[in-house]
Amino acid sequence: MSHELACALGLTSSTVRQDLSYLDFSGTSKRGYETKRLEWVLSKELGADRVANVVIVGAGNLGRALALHSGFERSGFMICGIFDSSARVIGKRIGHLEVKGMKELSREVRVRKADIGMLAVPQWSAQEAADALVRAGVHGLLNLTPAHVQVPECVPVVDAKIITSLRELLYRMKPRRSSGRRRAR
Amino acid sequence: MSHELACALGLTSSTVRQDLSYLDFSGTSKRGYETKRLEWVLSKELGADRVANVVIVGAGNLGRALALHSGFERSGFMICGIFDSSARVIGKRIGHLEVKGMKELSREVRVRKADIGMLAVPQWSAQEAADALVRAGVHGLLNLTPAHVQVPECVPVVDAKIITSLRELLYRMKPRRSSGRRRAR
DNA sequence: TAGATTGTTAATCGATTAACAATC
DNA sequence: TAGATTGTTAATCGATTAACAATC
Repeated sequence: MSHELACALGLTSSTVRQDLSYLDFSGTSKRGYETKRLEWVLSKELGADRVANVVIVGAGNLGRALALHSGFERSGFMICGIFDSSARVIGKRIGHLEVKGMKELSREVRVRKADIGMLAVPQWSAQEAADALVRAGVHGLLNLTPAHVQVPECVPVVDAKIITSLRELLYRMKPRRSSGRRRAR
Repeated sequence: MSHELACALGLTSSTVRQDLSYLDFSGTSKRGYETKRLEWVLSKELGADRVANVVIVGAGNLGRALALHSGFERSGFMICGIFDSSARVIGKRIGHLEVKGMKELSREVRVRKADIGMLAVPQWSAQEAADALVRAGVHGLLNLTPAHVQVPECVPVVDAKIITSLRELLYRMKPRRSSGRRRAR
């Protein structure tokens, strides 16, 4: 059973068992795990049992795609607002939302009880948008821009940098040259 | 200078120096690094000096946003095709591209010399799309779906799972309970 | 020269894996 | 019982950090 999970997740059975040992949960030797309860305990530990409210800053192609993506709500992330600084898009409808201006960010974060801010702005305004979100009072940031943003330590940031991922992929695809490179040790 | 880089990247100066030591490149004590050459050596090592051709599978909200995103081309990733299995979208224009059917994937990958396939399909068809891309001959996959895809070892896969990133963020935001949890060691 | 910054070695840390006694 | 699978301890691995001699 730990072997099945491992295979499906691309890990070893050892890692699976090790990780599960952190949960308040036990399997039964030879019988495996009680899937229903495992599911429940895991989702509880990961916080998937409650809904998180998310605001998006940036209503360009990416922001719009995120706002329209139905997968978030299925996973317990409710998109409750989308913001942009450009008068050209403020007021436009995206799905069931209306694009609001950055001036309204603070109030909206407060009244909608937004927990998370998603950065979907161009790289050069990432820091500014991050600052605005932190001031507005979100408790975490998902950064989709290529920029590294500086925020207070109490606000965790997770980076989801697609271009960086592409670079990593390219690097792993590249046949490593076996000469001409120095090794540090 | 290594301190400046470290600060900007959110690392320690030690890590920066360690990492740079893998390059065929040296700084000068007290003077720092020759930025122009560093830039060149780095981009060379990361393969950023040549263009990679990318095809997108899935022309939903996400696929469309990716196709329209101008940041890729600026970074040397040329979107050279977008594919979908649904007759409803085949033939539509997205930017300068036309959505093609999956039947055309193999030929297009060959004639466009596509290196990378991006998975932007719903989770339940991720494996199928991955298989099609591998058969078509791409050399690497960027997986934007929440699914774990199985592919031959010679084809690297990088996962860019936004929902997983959101879960990680939520986990880091959550005030850790100090009791009721078992520690493994 | 003296102080600062590099490159490199050694120490630390966390995560993954291996090994195996306990258990069904 | 015998074989398989779990939970847990110990070993391995790679990445990050600390420390410091070399150098400008």
